[in-house]
Amino acid sequence: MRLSRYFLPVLKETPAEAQIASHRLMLRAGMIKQASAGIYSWLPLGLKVLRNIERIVNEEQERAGHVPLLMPTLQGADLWRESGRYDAYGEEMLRIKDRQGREMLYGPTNEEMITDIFRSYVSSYKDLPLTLYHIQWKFRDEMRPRFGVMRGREFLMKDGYNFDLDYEAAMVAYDRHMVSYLRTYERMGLQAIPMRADSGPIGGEDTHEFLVLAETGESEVFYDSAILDLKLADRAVDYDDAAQLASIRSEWTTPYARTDETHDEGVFAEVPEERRRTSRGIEVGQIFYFGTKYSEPLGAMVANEKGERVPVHMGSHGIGVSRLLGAIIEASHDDKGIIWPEGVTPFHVGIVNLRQGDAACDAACAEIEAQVAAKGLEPLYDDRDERAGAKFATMDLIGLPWRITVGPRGIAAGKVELTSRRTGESEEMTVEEAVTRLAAIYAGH
RNA sequence: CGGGGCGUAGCGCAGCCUGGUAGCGCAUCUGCUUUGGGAGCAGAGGGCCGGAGGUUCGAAUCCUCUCGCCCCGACCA
Repeated sequence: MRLSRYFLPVLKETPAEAQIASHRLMLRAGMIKQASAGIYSWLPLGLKVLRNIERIVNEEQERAGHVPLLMPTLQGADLWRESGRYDAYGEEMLRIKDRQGREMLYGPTNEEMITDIFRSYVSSYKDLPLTLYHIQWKFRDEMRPRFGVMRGREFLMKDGYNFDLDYEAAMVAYDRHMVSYLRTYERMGLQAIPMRADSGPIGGEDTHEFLVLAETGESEVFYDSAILDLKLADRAVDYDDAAQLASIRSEWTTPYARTDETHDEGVFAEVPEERRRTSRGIEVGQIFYFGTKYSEPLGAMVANEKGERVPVHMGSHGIGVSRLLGAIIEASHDDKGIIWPEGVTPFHVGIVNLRQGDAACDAACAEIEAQVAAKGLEPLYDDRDERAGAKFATMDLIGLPWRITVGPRGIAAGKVELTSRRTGESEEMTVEEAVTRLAAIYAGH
């Protein structure tokens, strides 16, 4: 993409409403525009990152054997009356009447609807286990939306639901979700710590929240620093191997890690003092086991091996897709702007032409653009007639992890400059070397 | 939902107290110069001052109502 043809409305000054780094930077980098309180338009750069996050979530879900579908944003009130949540959910649920006076709602979550789908078609244990998920916009009418996409009213969420014959099978699904979530966050360049949590209004018996450590997090968290050393990295995970899943889950849930809701000073005191940490965290996901809470009232039953009709055991699992943009920026930025992890960056490399209109520089930039694209990578070429400072400032702000700088001095010597956004380190090399280096960097992403 | 604040050009703000028909910086457009970290000079365009009522000869400014947004708290993915 050439910047002169793109739509990237960056702001030099910080809009007054933005309080925290991620909100400020998303507005300045031209990623989002507020439409009304807690509701945003996604501008091209923001949409690219949102789609990248979505893609990673999808890939990891499908890898775990979970099946995608898509349910509507608007739901009828009847199902929610059946589960008893129409009245229980409260003012946070946006209720709407259609022209016939039918009561509708903009879904804050989808347990009822997925259970209805399940009960309509599945009646035998032979069809289990089954996990269905979708990535869809949700609406929760927060009293006080704030912090940009971190706490919007409209938000994009992956929510998945597992259906299993009994408690033991549902626990395998629980472990499978835990592992797939750990992989998902790692691919986004995030360290998300599973913490024992409260079940809240969704209702549940066993639940973990995934927290990203950040100063601006909404929750106070207490943890054993040993958990920071755990990495899945290239570990081969077999999602059909229940014992392996359980062992990974156990590995990540053994070190103490809890939010203030479930924090226990007594247990925390047993952690060696030098490893005891208190911090703040942003919640980016949660997994629940809630048994037959919805299958019983909604009549989601299957026949077991003995021919008895039993309610299925369920769990639900969420990843805050739109909120993750905020969380990633909170965890990865500096005073000049965003620093995208390679896994989610909107463009793989920025090309800065320091002397637009100079034949040699223009030709070199076009060549780099073509070679980068030939490697399957997407460049953003700043071909505007701007001064060096302005181009650098824009690249730093929008946070592409790598930059190739092309100037008349270097070109005369057959060299360009490859710069890391994260470290600021630059190295001179030929165009071919730079392209090869980039291809190697992104090979793992 | 309680408490506080703010709506003036695309963005950031001044003007309001003490009424006289709107201004600054950045951005935008034109020209010249400049060209490795948000350039300089000269010129230009752009605002029914959130909306509605009222007071007044006259309202961005005073009064009433209303809509929107933000902050602190409670709540929440």
